[in-house]
Amino acid sequence: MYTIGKVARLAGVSTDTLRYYEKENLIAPASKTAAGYRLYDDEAMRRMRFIKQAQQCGFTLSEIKDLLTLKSADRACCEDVRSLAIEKKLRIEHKLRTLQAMSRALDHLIQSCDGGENPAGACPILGALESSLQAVSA
Amino acid sequence: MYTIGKVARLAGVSTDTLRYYEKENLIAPASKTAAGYRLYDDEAMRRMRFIKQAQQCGFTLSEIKDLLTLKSADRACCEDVRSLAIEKKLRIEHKLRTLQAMSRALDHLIQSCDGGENPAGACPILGALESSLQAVSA
DNA sequence: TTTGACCATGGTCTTGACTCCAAGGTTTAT
DNA sequence: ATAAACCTTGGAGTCAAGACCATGGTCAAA
Repeated sequence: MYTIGKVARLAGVSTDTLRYYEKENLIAPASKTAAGYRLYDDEAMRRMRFIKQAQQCGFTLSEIKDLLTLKSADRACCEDVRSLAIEKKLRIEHKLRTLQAMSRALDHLIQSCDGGENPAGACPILGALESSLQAVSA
Repeated sequence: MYTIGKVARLAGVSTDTLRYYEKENLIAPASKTAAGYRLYDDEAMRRMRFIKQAQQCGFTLSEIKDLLTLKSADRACCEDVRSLAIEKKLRIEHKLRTLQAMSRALDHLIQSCDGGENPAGACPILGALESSLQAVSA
């Protein structure tokens, strides 16, 4: 059994984060000492790993809560999990395309400017931003 | 001269947004009527276009304020603008790489699961999230 | 003239994921 | 015995970019 500080160090988060997760029903201590100290078991450590991995995959805490619920629900099947993953991937790809459009737009701007010592008033970048030529498809 | 509602409609934002931008020193009405109504001129419309274009390029409002300041600063030169654009592009590419890593991680997860009717308890996706195998380089 | 559309200010609320703080109880080491 | 390190609860604050609300003034058309 680990105290909250130990879990935090092992998982690379703060104790505040652990209490926050508890309030959000993502994780709970297995028990408490007489003095009220939280005590976590190995299952909690696995849950923390799960949460961190899922975060790295782009899931929000609320989606992670759904995943954890599915995990312990009897009637849920693998397909439910899979479709959450696919939906998340679609949204990530959408964001990717938005960022790629931004990157391209910036490329155009940067190329339009030779980086000389022109006064900023005559800067082609600023000029381009003022005209409504380039559309970034969101 | 346009009232706030007219500008909002033309620019595709809300009147709240315009007042918010004003509080943030991004834009100001050219004058006010006796009754206190804001009146905007064409320069304001250009500024709104600028702000929207820059937002689409990924600049935050605070960065946009910097750009607008550069634009009207005498001592600023084009190079200052260019370096802001380059820095922004670097940060966007970093975010892009993060999202690409997420996308790849999700691909692995989705492929690991055939989408059958397995109980979620045995779902390979959930299992993979619990183990610490896959690292997503942020 | 009165109804509806518009505008003003000043304030709170939202989302997401925490972080920070105050005031105090507990454990551990010396 | 006491200081350091740890833990507790509860609540407030942070960031960005607005949205929303209440209350009330203004203006145009019927």
